[in-house]
Amino acid sequence: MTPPKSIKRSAIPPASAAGRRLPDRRQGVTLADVARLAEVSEITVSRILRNHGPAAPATRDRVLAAVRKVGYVPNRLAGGLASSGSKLVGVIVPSLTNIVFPEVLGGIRAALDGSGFQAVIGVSDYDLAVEEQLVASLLAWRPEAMIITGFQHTAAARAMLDGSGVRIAEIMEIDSTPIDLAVGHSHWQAGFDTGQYLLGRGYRRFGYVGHDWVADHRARLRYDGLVAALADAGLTLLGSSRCPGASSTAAGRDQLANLLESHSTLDVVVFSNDDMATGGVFHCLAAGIVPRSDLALFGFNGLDIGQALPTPLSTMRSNRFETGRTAVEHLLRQRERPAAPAIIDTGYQILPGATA
Amino acid sequence: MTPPKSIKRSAIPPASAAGRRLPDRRQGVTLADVARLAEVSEITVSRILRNHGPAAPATRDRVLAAVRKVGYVPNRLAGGLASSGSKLVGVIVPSLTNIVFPEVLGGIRAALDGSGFQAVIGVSDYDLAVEEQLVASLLAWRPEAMIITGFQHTAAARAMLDGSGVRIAEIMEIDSTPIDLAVGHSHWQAGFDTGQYLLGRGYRRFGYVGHDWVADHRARLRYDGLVAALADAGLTLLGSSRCPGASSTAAGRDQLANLLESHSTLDVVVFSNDDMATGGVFHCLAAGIVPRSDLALFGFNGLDIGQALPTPLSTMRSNRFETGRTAVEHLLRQRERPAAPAIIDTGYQILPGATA
DNA sequence: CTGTTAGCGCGTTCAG
DNA sequence: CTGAACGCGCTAACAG
Repeated sequence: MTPPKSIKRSAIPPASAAGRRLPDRRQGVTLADVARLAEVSEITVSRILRNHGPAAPATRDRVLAAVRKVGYVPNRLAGGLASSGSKLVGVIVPSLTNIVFPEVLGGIRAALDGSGFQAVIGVSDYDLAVEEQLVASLLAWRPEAMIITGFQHTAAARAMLDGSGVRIAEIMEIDSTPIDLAVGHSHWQAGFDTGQYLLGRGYRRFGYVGHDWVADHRARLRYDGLVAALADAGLTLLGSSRCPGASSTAAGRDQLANLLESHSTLDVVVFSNDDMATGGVFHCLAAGIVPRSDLALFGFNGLDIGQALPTPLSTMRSNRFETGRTAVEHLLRQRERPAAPAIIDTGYQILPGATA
Repeated sequence: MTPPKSIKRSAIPPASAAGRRLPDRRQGVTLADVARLAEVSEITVSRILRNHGPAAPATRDRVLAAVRKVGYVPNRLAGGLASSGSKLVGVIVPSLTNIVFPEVLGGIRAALDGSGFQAVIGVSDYDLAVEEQLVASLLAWRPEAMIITGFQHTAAARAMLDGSGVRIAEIMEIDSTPIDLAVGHSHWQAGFDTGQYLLGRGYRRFGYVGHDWVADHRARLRYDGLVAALADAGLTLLGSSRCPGASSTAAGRDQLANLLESHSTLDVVVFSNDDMATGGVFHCLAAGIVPRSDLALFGFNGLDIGQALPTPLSTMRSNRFETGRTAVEHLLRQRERPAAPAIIDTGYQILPGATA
């Protein structure tokens, strides 16, 4: 037995018998409301709002007027569900307080701009367990692509990413094999090149100042590259000082002071990044050490702050903005995963500066 | 004529006659797949996954095992649509490269943590037209609350926010009447207090260095407060230098150099914020000007970088993290808008530092 | 150029 | 403690 199947909203009700048509709950205005007002069907409104398929200018105007009149805001939950396409890109970065990542996001936003896509950002705090939760949580929004920092993920996170079928970009490094796409540069090589550059400038007595590299795996890779370059020249690091926790100018300043207490004869100190190195410059300024002539300092990233110092920091510029932009461009260019993973090197350049 | 209505997924198919059950499209595993495998109904799976309603430990285990087996990831688009509750909080900030905003987001994330809510972030680049688009775009995700920076919005943006019915927090300032809730501090008062503090320390010959205050309205308010405090003491700014564009250390350094060229007799310079003031300190270091004794410098925000300087910056600390956290806490505490708008002052404190 | 029909995947009734 | 129906708001296919 089939009852007359409750009348659909769009069925013309017995004139005004069905009662007033007010948004009963808060947030109640739907496509149907607009359609009714414009005297067209819902699908016509839908098509016009998405610029999809043809539309007579007249109906178009009527619909747009109706939209404005009732203050209609499309429901993307419904839209995404119906079209199985959320127009979302999930992004997971380890931090926002390290300025490098906002800059990457800048590149991502720039590339997304005008594409109709929206980034949903998750911050893992350099914690792989948190990252795993974020992967699950972002995947639940059925993003059309996912951008995640680095190659270090839990097995579960990797499985979810892989199994999701969506395109995945692993950014900021290229020293491993990606699930799908990697965009960034080689940190090991950057460390190695740093070593070679400084050796070429005549430095021989090397020190190192860094932060927590269990969390920040890429800092560790740069360190390893540096040490390898020194080894090639028959040298080793004479001293190093590392602090737990994230990088910061305060930490860089304190760690350099600490290192110099026990190693006063160094001629160059390499820092894990520009934040730390900037702190190192601050220590020098406070302690009357003249950068380069008394002690050379070298950073990594090419941050604005380092270049604004009284003595611009000698460092490697990484191309963060471009990394974000490139990742999005490639992800959106081809919506299916390619047969084999690809790697894009966005490189880095030496900024000579004045501290080394 | 009604064809036998395509068999519903949940209908038991004629044994294996219906063929293999593979996720036909990519991304195919749904509640129904889990339910079939665990031999329960979809709703049981749904309830167990949400810890909602009772569940026998035995079924529970079977369901969770099935979830893991097939790698099920809930579809929040569908969930949100069905329950009309997205568990999303929209956040709009003007910038991510100004470290203040990542810090606010840190507070927002801290408060959201464990609540099951997720923040969706939009960045307006200090552009009200972009902000308006973001409001529409974020509202389309049917967030359960919205956090937006400042009081300056287009009429359309304000109308959408107001009409959405969701709770709205306008953060970072409290000098106007909010739509619903404001969390932050008074920038005018902060500027005024800065002036009084510096007057109290004996400074009389004031200069000002700032950035684009058409975009950054709060910097303008602080300036106005400062000028008012000077006026109360019968003083005026002797000189000021402002650059277009965003604040940065480089801009602060250059603008201070510029200002001092034409105004060499100043005894104190107030900066629009700590980034600019840090640049000012850099100029002093480069030019051999001793902060405080030769020229006093004062910033705003209390950033880590300023406190790590060889001469810690004299500044006002704003409580960004707490602002973000407090906004979320209040928004989630009460899901309906209160009768009258509320204002929460998260205050600021003078950091004496060593530059003024 | 426009409308009709049939779901998207889930959660909310209400029954058992 | 579990299940069957129904619809959230929208869009993909077809018609016409």
